[in-house]
Amino acid sequence: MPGLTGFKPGCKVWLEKEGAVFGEGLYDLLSRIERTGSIAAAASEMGMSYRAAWGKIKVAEKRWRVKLVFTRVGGDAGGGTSLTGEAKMLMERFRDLRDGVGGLLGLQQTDS
Amino acid sequence: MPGLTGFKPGCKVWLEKEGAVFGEGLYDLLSRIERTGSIAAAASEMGMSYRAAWGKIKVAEKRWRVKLVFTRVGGDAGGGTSLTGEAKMLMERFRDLRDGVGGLLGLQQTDS
DNA sequence: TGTCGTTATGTTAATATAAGCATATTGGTG
DNA sequence: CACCAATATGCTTATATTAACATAACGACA
Repeated sequence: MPGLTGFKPGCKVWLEKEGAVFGEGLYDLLSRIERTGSIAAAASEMGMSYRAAWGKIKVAEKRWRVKLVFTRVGGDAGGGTSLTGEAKMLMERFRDLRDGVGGLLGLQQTDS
Repeated sequence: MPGLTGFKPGCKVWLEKEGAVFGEGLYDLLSRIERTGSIAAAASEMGMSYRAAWGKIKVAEKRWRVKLVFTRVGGDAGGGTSLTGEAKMLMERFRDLRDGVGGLLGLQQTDS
């Protein structure tokens, strides 16, 4: 059987509530924002447009009915963004889940 | 924080190899085919068209480079379909993975 | 007051995925 | 031989998701 050797398990985890989801993509984006202090810089690092990153955050905030970022516009650096406590909380819970499953089964996380 | 209570973990697993994937959808379809002996009947049960079910199987066979079903056309019952050993093998491996993860963490599988 | 980097959004274009429609073929059976 | 239920496939339509484009506003600072 040609294609039936060497296949491997794939796994993806997320937090959800009433249609709202929090997965690897949002986690990655938020952690970069936390580190760089900027949505634009985080988006650039990930190879995505600012528009796309901003849209992801807005959709998540609407679906979760919670504020995820504090944003400042204008100023010396042009502006900046930091995370809310709710965002940090979701990130922590997500990290626990992801690392728990991954560590337990030895699976590599697959985003997309 | 309005939306931050009562969220639950979501999890999805699959088998993969070089772009080919075997997940819950295909597993469900194949097990119904095995039971009913017909792609048409299995598709109908799942509320999908025969065309869609057939297409899923064809794509999977091409990607996995393996035959998943034996089909007979014409005859008393009009025709019929049964599974190949490779299909049964993939199903078994998938079931092991899914039930292992699900049982271990108490998560409900989410398809789509 | 003009520049610069960042946030803020509407709009449109491009893809990707899924759904639906139509039609041909097959081969026991009455 | 006509019929029936199931397989086999091409083609078109819808829908959903993502990417890209285009501006506007803001505020510290030189």
